[in-house]
Amino acid sequence: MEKLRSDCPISCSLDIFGDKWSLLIIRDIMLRGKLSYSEFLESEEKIATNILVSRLKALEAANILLKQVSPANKSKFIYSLTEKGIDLLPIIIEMMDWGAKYNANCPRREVGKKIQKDKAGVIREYYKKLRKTTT
Amino acid sequence: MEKLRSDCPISCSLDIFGDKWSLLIIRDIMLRGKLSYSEFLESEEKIATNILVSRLKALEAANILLKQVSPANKSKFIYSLTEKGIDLLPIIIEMMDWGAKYNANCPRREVGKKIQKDKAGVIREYYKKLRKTTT
DNA sequence: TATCTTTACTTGCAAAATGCAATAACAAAG
DNA sequence: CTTTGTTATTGCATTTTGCAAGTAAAGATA
Repeated sequence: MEKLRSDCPISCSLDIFGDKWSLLIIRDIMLRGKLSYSEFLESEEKIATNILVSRLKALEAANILLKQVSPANKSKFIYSLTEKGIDLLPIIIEMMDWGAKYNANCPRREVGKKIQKDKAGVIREYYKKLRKTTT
Repeated sequence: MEKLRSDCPISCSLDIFGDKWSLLIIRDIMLRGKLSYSEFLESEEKIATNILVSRLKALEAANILLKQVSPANKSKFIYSLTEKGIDLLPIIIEMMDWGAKYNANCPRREVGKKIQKDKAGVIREYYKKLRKTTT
């Protein structure tokens, strides 16, 4: 593990995912059902391969992601969220809400609109879904 | 303004505060009542002066912070949160909760414990406090 | 069994951001 | 007009990011 800058929980969180890419990978898994390296590469933000690899390794090392051989295709890996990763859900949802609220370029789609009406409900719903899927 | 990587609200949020420092400045203002450049410099994470200046400028440009001459000391500036900045509160609180939950090195202090019991209440309480203070 | 495809990753290099130390600008106070 | 407090800049080494190309290995195809 790396050095912590302080024992402030916000600082500790940022030590792990305080960059422009880590939470986008989490988003892809959490909200878009993506599972594999090649699916992450396809996202519209166009992450570079070296950065993707380094983030996947860091998130796995932080026990946020679990990397396993795909049962369907043994030459493929699938990444899934651990409990610790699933617990990032409220942060993701809050960032989604804030980003949509203050950015005219970010139209609210289905989830975004549901969040406006019943944020807690959306979080509960996704928690349920994510915990079903995970080992 | 800079280029957006996509129109995803999470990505747009990360374009603004997706780094290791911006949210720590927000934290200092939001939860610790800090107001000025020199107070931010004192925080335990020891931000460098050039980075502090660049973040303050970026956050001001993003309309998250407001920079004003201090009424008490006219050679001093004070930074305050705009409505947009105040709305980062839920993200900060969620990151605080997650960081404390998964980091043994981060003891929960008063706020951290309150969050465990009544997160929504803590958010409401801080919203009230912050909106009072702000112009 | 050779070669093609898919999937995951590595490498090299330029550009940008960060970290650190020193110094500057400038208003207010004495 | 010198000192103090506050904010900001500069220079330089290190680290991270961005981009393009190449490598590796397991299956699938012929």
